[in-house]
Amino acid sequence: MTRLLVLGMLDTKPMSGYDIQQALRMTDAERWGGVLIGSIYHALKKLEKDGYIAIDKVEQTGHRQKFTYRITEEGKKHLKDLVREALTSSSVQYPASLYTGISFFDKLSVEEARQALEQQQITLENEYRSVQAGWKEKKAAIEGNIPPMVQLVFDNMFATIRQQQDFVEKALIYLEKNDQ
Amino acid sequence: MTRLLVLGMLDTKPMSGYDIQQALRMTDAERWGGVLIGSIYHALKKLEKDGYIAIDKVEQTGHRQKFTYRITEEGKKHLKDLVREALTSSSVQYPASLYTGISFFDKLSVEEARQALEQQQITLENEYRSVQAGWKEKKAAIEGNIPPMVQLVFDNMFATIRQQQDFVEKALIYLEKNDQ
DNA sequence: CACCCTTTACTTAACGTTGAGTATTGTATA
DNA sequence: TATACAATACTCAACGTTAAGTAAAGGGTG
Repeated sequence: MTRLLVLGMLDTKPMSGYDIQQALRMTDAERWGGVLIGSIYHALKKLEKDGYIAIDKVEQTGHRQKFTYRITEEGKKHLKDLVREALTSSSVQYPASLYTGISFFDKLSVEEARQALEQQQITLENEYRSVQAGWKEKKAAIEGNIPPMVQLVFDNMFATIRQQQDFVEKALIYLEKNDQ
Repeated sequence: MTRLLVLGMLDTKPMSGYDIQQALRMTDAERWGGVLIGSIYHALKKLEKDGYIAIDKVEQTGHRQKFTYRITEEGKKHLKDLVREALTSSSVQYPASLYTGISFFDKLSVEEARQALEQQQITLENEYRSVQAGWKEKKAAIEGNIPPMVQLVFDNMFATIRQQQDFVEKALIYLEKNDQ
């Protein structure tokens, strides 16, 4: 994903790794794309090695240098392929950690399990609020006309969290029932 | 996750890497846990190095050797921690590839984007059918009383896929609207 | 009993991720 | 104008993942 995100950013204009970092933070891509700083620089080097991007310029500020990259013709073609692939390939992401925890929940006492699941509820509420804050910020930044696709993505994020909340709630109900 | 899955398996009885592989396949953990063969052996070596498991025996069949591992006392404690952590830590998994693809969908022509999303629908239908098949198999294997937590997990898997289908459908509707 | 296919059992190297670390430059404040 | 804090800009090594590869043992068939 990092590859696609980085290449897509560079398709709009030449940028440095740090610029990309900032831009991705703006779009909240860090959250839903799961992009980490280190990966960006790795992706830049790989993309350059593969010829999909090239160094546009190197700025020297004192003892410090800043590399700006631009996309190549090859890169533009590759970008289309990556978008197609991203849209096509399997998109389902199961919450593996929760499933695994649930499948071994009898390793804990009922009390411990309940505490853990209640902690999970708090985590989910925080996530919800955090996405909500990002959403508000986004709406404020764009002012007025929100692109429908962005709306869709945020709707889906909220729905994803709600579904997880539902799951945890049901698990807790089952725990209580078993406790009596 | 692989660590937890492997350690959890070994808590029931001593096993070899291959045994674990088979057992995980049974529980469909390969799908929802995203566990790959290679990771199992890596996890075994790491867990042994950390003292959470130990080599139980080495069987020699001709020129071939089979390592059976067992959990240690340390490992049992660690297992509880891992379960707690899995239940507690953030469980939300956004479909990053789809979000990223959507956010760059204007790199493709409307026609190309539609084709890609229609392909995604097919992928999702296949996933649904595949989970359904696993579910049927599971029910047949257990005969009668399905553990409520297993039921919950499968319900959640189905819900996750349906939500994704909904998302893709809405994206397609928007595409059509924009095409006119 | 020769053949081939499947199952068993693990190895390997390339690759990407992770997150903490480093070091410089700009800026506000006392 | 000293200094401390934030922003800029990347580096790095440890780690885990990934998928293909290897290779022997078992088992059925003509």
